[in-house]
Amino acid sequence: MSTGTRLTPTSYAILGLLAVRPWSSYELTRQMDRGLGRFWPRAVSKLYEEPKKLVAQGLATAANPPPATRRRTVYTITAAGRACLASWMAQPAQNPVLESEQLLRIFFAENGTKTDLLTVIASMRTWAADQRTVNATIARSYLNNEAAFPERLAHTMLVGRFLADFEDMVTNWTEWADTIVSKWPSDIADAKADRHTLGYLAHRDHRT
Amino acid sequence: MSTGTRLTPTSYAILGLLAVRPWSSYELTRQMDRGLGRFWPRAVSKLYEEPKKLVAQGLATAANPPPATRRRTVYTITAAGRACLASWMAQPAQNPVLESEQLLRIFFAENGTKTDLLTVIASMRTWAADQRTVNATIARSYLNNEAAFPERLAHTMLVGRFLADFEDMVTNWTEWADTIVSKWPSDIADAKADRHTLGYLAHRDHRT
DNA sequence: TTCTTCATGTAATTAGTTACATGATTGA
DNA sequence: TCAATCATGTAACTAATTACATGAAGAA
Repeated sequence: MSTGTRLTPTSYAILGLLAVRPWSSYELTRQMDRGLGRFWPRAVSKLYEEPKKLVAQGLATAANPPPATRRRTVYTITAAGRACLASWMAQPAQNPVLESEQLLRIFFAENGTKTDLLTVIASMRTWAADQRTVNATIARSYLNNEAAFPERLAHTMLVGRFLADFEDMVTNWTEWADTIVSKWPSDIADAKADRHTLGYLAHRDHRT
Repeated sequence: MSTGTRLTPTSYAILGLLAVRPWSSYELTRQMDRGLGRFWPRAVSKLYEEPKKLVAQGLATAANPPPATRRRTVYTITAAGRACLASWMAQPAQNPVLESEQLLRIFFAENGTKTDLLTVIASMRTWAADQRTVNATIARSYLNNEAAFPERLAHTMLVGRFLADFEDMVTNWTEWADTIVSKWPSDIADAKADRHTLGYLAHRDHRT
């Protein structure tokens, strides 16, 4: 433990996966696609690099199991790794961070055309629809008892529901936004703000 | 234009602000607090550094207006900058990225206690409530005609509504999650997955 | 046999952050 | 006049990405 370099949330994300079972880096990338990447996205190369840090700190061990036909490293969590992870779980977490290039364009819509604006709204709708499919596919694999770690389902489902709710929210918002913007004049500089929505936003905190 | 280094979305975010009016870097940081930071968060130092890149590319100019009592640089967008921004508006945007250390902990909840889990859910609820207040304060300043750029309101409100919807979604989710988890046994390893929710997630894509 | 994709990794680069530094202004 | 905080910037660092490289397995 404590060989200088601090652990990042990404370190703990990998450590958490290793707590489930030992994985090779490639297998970690598969798990990324399957879930983690939707709320903690990282590049593939990170999944090859980060486990080495864990090994250096004694939180995991590396093994090169046969067949030796191909170089291959499988990482396994240590007791120290489990202890470290458990103590992390009790620590305060950073608030969610949303980054959206799409919202950026909408925020600066006056520099583009009405078509640009409708296009970016449509791209958000498409994204949400795609995510919905991915989510449902994963959920169905659990329903059919095909999924790998049913004992983790109770809490991973909380996350799945969060993502599903987010996607639904985006879908609903895109429909609303499309309706509003469609009514605007071609020159969106002349668009009038929807007073009803403004009132809703201004007094939302007074409601329960 | 085109002095090597490519523009990042962050460059365009700054350029978009400069398209509204000239700002000093410090003023840019205020605008960050006020809106942009909620969907494109960046450190303060970036707002001092990035405009220089824009100047180097001829997309903005820098001026040191009096009083000379204090060093101070105000950046102004150029015609080339406006053209560049307009062409960016028409280009495909990256999909939204969500990063949540809190969801990470929930996903790996089996390594912590039930209390840890309820705590992180509560922290999400608190965050959403705080954001709601911020959002409403901004909206009220528009309602009272105190806000700076009413001509931008029609489209910036689309973004405001998105953020509000997101916060509401998080609030609702935290209430649901808290109810579910509260019913679990102290040892959350024994928690049973909610079949009803699983069914909902699995078949959500069949619904409209 | 050759092509493609799978699987594994390293190296170079960069976008962004944290930490530091400093003079001006304001209020007690 | 002293402290606090406002306002401005630079420098050092690092987390993460993109690009590159390579051999194995499977398909055509």
